[in-house]
Amino acid sequence: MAGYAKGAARREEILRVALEVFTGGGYHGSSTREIATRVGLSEAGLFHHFGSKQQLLAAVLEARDARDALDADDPVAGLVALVRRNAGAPELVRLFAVTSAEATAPDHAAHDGFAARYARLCALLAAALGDPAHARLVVAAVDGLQVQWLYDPSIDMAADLELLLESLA
Amino acid sequence: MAGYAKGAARREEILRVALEVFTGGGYHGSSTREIATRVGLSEAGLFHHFGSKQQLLAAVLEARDARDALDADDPVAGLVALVRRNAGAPELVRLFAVTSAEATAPDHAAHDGFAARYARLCALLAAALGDPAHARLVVAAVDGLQVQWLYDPSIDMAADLELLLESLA
DNA sequence: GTCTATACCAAGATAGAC
DNA sequence: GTCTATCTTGGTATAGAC
Repeated sequence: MAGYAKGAARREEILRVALEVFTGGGYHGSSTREIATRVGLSEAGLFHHFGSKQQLLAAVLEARDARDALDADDPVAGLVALVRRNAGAPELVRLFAVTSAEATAPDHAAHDGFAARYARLCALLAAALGDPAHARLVVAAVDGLQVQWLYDPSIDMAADLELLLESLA
Repeated sequence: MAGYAKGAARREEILRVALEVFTGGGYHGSSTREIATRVGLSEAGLFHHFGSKQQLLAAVLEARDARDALDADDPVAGLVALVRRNAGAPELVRLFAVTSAEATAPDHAAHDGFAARYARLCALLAAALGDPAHARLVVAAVDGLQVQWLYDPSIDMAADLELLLESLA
């Protein structure tokens, strides 16, 4: 038994609140104390469910990423739609951008998850586009455009991505 | 003005040591205490020259970026060469990737510097490529490919970038 | 009802920015 | 030195299997 029903429900609630707090103040600007308080737990209680702040972050992003999974039938269209949706959630985009960069460090709690996510994404797109290098470029463009868009929200990320897709076709 | 010259030399030394420390342990994994000690200063002395850890980071990256400035005559070739050079300095690439993402927060000390850097880079490449959207895509690809390469060093970033440049031509 | 794994808390150790 | 942050230690309470 991995846990009791009460624990599972609590973990769901923690993930929900932690996403709110992390997007609100950024990962490093947020405290585990605030998350614990808002969930109605002590910090020790929080760490019982997620062993460290970094592991909590990894779990939060993995849960969110699962919600945004691309349809294998048409991942390209799904990606464009996702980018368009992301234009409504700059704080979430920033949290992903920061963490995907920080988790390149091999000892980061989210390292393996992000490495697997990139491999999965690229494989899916390589199958759809017929070229692994094209897949890498599309994924890179999405990541890079999102950062540029955070600096300059007048950029139309989805339009730029579609231009790339046409150029690669 | 001997006092001023001494301060300038000290600041140079701080920037040199801080770059080493930040690339070694990552920004958040490094302490201002270690930087101060290695320079032979108290922490208060360090903060006299650079008001905060974040401002020191901003200064470190700005100095490094100035060293890698692209030649206006052929920025595209310069960018490819830079990407190729970066493949020898993963920790520096990570520091830039993390900071460019974190500095999207408007209150980050490096925000204005990075925003200006992206605007400058894109303008330079737009002039060379004849299309602002192409410039944004090339810059995005460089940023995104570097992150993917940190997860999987078998990726040939420069080759992928050249493929993009051909596709956009 | 007993027993074990899980849920949770109080207090404190350690460390970093400034 | 001050303040704040993460995480540990050592413990109690409870959920749920048998």
